[in-house]
Amino acid sequence: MHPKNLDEIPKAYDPKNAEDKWYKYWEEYKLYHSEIDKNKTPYTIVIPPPNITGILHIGHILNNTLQDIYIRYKRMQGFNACWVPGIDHASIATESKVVALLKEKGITKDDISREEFLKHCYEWKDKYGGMIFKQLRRIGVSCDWERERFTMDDHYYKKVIEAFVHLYKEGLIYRGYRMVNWDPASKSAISDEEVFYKEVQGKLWYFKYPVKDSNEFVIVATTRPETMLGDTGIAVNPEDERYTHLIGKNIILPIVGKEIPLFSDSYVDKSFGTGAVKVTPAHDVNDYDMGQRHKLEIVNIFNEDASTNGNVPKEFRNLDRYEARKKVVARMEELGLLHKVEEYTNKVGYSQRGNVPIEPYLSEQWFMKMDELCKPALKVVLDGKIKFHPEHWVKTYEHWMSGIRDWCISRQLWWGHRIPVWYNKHTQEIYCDVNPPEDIENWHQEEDVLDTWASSWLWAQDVFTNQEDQNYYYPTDLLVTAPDIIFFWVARMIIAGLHFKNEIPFKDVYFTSLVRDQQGRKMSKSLGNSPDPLDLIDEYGADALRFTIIYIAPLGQDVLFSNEKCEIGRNFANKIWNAGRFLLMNAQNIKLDRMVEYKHIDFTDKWIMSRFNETIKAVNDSMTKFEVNAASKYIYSYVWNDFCDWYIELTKNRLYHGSDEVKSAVLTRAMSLYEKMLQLVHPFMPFITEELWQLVDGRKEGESISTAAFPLFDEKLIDRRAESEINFVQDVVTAIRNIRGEMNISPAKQINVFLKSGSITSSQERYIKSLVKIDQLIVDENLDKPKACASAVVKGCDIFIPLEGLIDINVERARIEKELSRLLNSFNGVRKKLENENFVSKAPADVIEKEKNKLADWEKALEKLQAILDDLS
RNA sequence: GGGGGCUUAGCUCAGUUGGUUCAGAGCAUCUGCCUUACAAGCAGAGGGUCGUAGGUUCGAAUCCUUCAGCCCCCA
Repeated sequence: MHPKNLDEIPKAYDPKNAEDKWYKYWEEYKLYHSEIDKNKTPYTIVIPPPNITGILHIGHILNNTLQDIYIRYKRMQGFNACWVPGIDHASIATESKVVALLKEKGITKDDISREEFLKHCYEWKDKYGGMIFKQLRRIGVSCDWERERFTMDDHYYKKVIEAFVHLYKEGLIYRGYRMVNWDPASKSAISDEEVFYKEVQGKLWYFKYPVKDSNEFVIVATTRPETMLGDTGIAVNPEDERYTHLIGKNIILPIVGKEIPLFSDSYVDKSFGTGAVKVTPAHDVNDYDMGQRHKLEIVNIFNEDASTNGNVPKEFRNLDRYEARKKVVARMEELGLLHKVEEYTNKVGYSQRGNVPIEPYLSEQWFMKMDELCKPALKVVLDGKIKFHPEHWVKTYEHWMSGIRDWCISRQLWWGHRIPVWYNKHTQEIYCDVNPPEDIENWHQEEDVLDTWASSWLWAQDVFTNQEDQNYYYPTDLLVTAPDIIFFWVARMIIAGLHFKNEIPFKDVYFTSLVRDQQGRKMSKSLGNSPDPLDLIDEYGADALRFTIIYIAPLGQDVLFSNEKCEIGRNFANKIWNAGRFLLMNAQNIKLDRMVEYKHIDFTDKWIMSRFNETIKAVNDSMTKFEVNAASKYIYSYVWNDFCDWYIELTKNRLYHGSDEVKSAVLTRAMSLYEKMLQLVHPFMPFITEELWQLVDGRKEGESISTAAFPLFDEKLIDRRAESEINFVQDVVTAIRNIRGEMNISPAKQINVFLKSGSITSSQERYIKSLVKIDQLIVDENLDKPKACASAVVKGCDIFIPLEGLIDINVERARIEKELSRLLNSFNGVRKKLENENFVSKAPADVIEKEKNKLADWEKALEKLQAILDDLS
């Protein structure tokens, strides 16, 4: 081994130094570029393409760190790892940003052509689209940048169009005049999944509608008074006796003045309002359904921007919907038809993009039939061909897939994949194909573009742009994504994969946690509780951020994040740094020599190798089960508790007092173990491990820890005997330190220790002595308890520490009594168990055996403690 | 209303098929230490009737039921 010669190794790890340097190195040597290699098994991940309008937030850190951990882990295990990055054009989001941008310049979409507008979109994309990847590089993602894709790339665009044509020709896509969720801000339809419901403090207005040819009124309650201008009926529950006599009569619609029928429909809830509801088929989904059932007239009263149109009385026209509301209420009051107004909390659908209340709106749209498409996609998940982690998302998926309605895929936007349909100007004939009709002058193309998800649903397959790549890399192995797009994207990718390729798109889906703030609130711009990951990287380092978020994010549960928590990762990085510093400093004076790596091995070495191998196994098992958080904890505990706290301390005795060959053997071995430990940690903390890996031995140009082997589990190195030998040393050492602490013995004070035991090896003695400041350690099977001493009992061994003049008998008595009563409790518990005949007759033999052993051990310890206590009084 | 999840130490959470000296970890708190890798550290300590009430069992944090509280998704 040839560690770098360092004049001075800094006391603390400085991430800034390492991060830029190594990322450049990795890119320079194209370490993460993947090509087809038939001798290797591929391991493929496609990135959930971030939005070109998006900026990096803490959720991206979690998501991409997880992907990077898997891809690095698999790469080190010898797989042909391929992580495909890319971005999404984000139709609505981008278009609304560009519209806003143009508005600042005084330009509206109507002023310019479609082509000009798209030019502005591409400008936007060039300016902001790549930003997020610059940011992601800072956390060390090992993507294959040569494979970066965009959902509007020519190849991908063509695939989206082909898919549409395919489905159209199969009859799975159709055009229809339907009620859709309308976003009046972007003047476009949106899908059911793009609507979110907000609780809004509103009012419930009670209107009196006169019954024709009668003095009676029917009172209806509504949260949306303005829609009354489009009412075409009044509905009551058929079992509602209050209204039975009115069924079949006509009602005079106030303000408008026309007659509308009162009818019964079991949909009506008797307990809501007065039990009579106004029916506006053009502006409410349920009313639309009722309208269909009862053949009601449909009166659309809104323009595309949700202002009132020509179908309402003159003075109410061209008003914004909320203006119209005020005016209608005022007029009703004037007419004496406003019965009362109540405070009312209801849920209002908002557009996820425009963040304005959506309007149920009738319009001509394109739909995809979902029934048949869903069936195989549901089956592969229920059958476990695709596995979800955590598994409980399967239920949510099933629930959604079983009750899904047809998908509205057209958007009244320009930015996106334009629907490949042409209408004949003369005959209205429809032409749908990848290529436009030859006599193009007789046709005009559909203006609408596709819903963004109807393009990104091909992501997993068509980021691979040729057949060979697709055959080799697809199906991909893992998808890591947030659960909130399980329907939008995950489900639809599965549908697309099965329908177009007859193959699942990925084998495992890892649903990430939701990152919240310390109070459990969602991260949001308006709350200002969303930290900028780049600031965190600057302050703590990329590895620290990566490790922290994994360490605090258990599978399937929300993460409560705060900036200060990054100290976990920073401190851990520093711990790793300093362990390396210790070894490197010693290497200045002690020769490292691979030839002696396995010489002079004792139980401490066997123990650490055993622990290392147990850790490898635990990490592998956790990774297989997608318990990355658990894996991080095994690593943390091995590095900190086993390697640093104990093993390094244990080596000091031999490093400082051994012969030259012993020193050399011990340091080489420790260095080699440290090197392997770095390889174990690497997928989680790529930068610091690369930095140190390059320091501990000479490396060739282009060599990298990221392409070194992940440590292999070797069962032969598991050594229970060495483990129990160390455990005994640890227990004795801890007991002695405890006495020092409790008795307020200064750490500098030398003490003598007596161990009454016949089974302690001289090697164990030496280590005990070196780990506690001891003047004399006397070990004897038959020694007598010295006067005035503090005592403890560990695994059948009495520990006596003479403390003439230092000991407080009362403190010591309290200590022993406490231990005695703790032990007695446990002892009695087991004793009762063993006295219970049912237990003895029914419990398995091995369990009984264990309990008996416990009882015997504790009994001995109790006797010893009792003797010690007696001696004190 | 339908579906899913959660409730264990002051806080955030582990705890796999019920039995391992099982009641744990990290953070926070307290005490003592600048011990030649690390004060971003070391060594110790205190702290919980495992949400409630039942049940199954020789044995329950763990399985079943009840109730309470909290969160998410869908309508």
